[in-house]
Amino acid sequence: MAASRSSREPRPCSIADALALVGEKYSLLVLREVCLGNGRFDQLVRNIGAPRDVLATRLRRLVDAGILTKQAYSERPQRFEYRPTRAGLELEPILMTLMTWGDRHLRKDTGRPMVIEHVCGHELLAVVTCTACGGVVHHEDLTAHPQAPGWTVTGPTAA
Amino acid sequence: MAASRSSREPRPCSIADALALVGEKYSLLVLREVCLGNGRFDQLVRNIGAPRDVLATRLRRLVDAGILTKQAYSERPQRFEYRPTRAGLELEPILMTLMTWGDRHLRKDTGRPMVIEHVCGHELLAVVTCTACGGVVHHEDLTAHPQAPGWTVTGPTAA
DNA sequence: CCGGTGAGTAGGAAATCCGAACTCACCATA
DNA sequence: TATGGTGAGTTCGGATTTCCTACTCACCGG
Repeated sequence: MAASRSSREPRPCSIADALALVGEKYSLLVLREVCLGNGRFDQLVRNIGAPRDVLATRLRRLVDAGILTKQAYSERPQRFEYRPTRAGLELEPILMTLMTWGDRHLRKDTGRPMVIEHVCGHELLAVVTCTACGGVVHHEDLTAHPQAPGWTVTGPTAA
Repeated sequence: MAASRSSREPRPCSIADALALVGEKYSLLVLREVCLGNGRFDQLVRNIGAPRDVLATRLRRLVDAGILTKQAYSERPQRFEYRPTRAGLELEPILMTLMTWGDRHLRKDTGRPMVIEHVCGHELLAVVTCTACGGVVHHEDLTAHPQAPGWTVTGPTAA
């Protein structure tokens, strides 16, 4: 009872914190649409297929979190458009990675519903690399170093 | 009325499909633990803080999807351990990206709870690059090319 | 004035989630 | 051989969220 980590607190983690913001149902799909430029409420409803009230809740949360902004594109009648902030755009790579993964593993046969082209002229196949050395990141190349209490790492990634 | 996309069907999308598998609450945290080598049921319960039944459901789904495998590490008493498959490991970059993002945007002050070191000797800061040219991916460098019906792209990313 | 559009709210039914307790098989030890 | 402990779940009712449909409210165009 004295210790801080009794039982039911999950461990501190930036992944969990990030997911608390963008891990709810539809949140990343909102970001997808907004990054594509489809930032109006009814577009979002149609394209995502989310209930309007859930969408309204998500949008509020994402704006509060600084991931989206709500900008008026017309006064009288007031009409709004959601756009990604810089922080929101920094989440776009997650979408690209999910798409690359989904294309590879869930669409062996059916064609891709969407292709993203990179400025270099080729279809974008996203990979994650290390900023320091530029190398592609593989699981075996990683070592975990817990900084906060509550962490244990038992596997091959252990420090 | 003739068209296929009446109203309430969301559009076909690999991002949505991928999220249908790993976008549920706790799923990516399960992957985090499993990638760290903490693949036993009670470890997962403790480290993630999820209810046991929800966790059991998630694990079944992830195994069915081919993202995890359930391996016995001891017969008599039967004891199991979940491990990432190759497809599961290919999702790890998403975790790294989320962590990098979370560290940057949600922990301006509080220190990182965990540092991942790359084999190159530096802390891993994940970025997404294009397989074709190796360049870091920025929003402005992308162009969307819808392949399936139901897609509209109005913004700066439009083809 | 009348219908249509954009951006939501309201309200009850349906699905999920939660926490704690329970099971079941096995081992350890006394 | 009883006693307790661990791992891996399952079961249970109740609390929360989601879902869906319908409604509002402001405005515009004809």
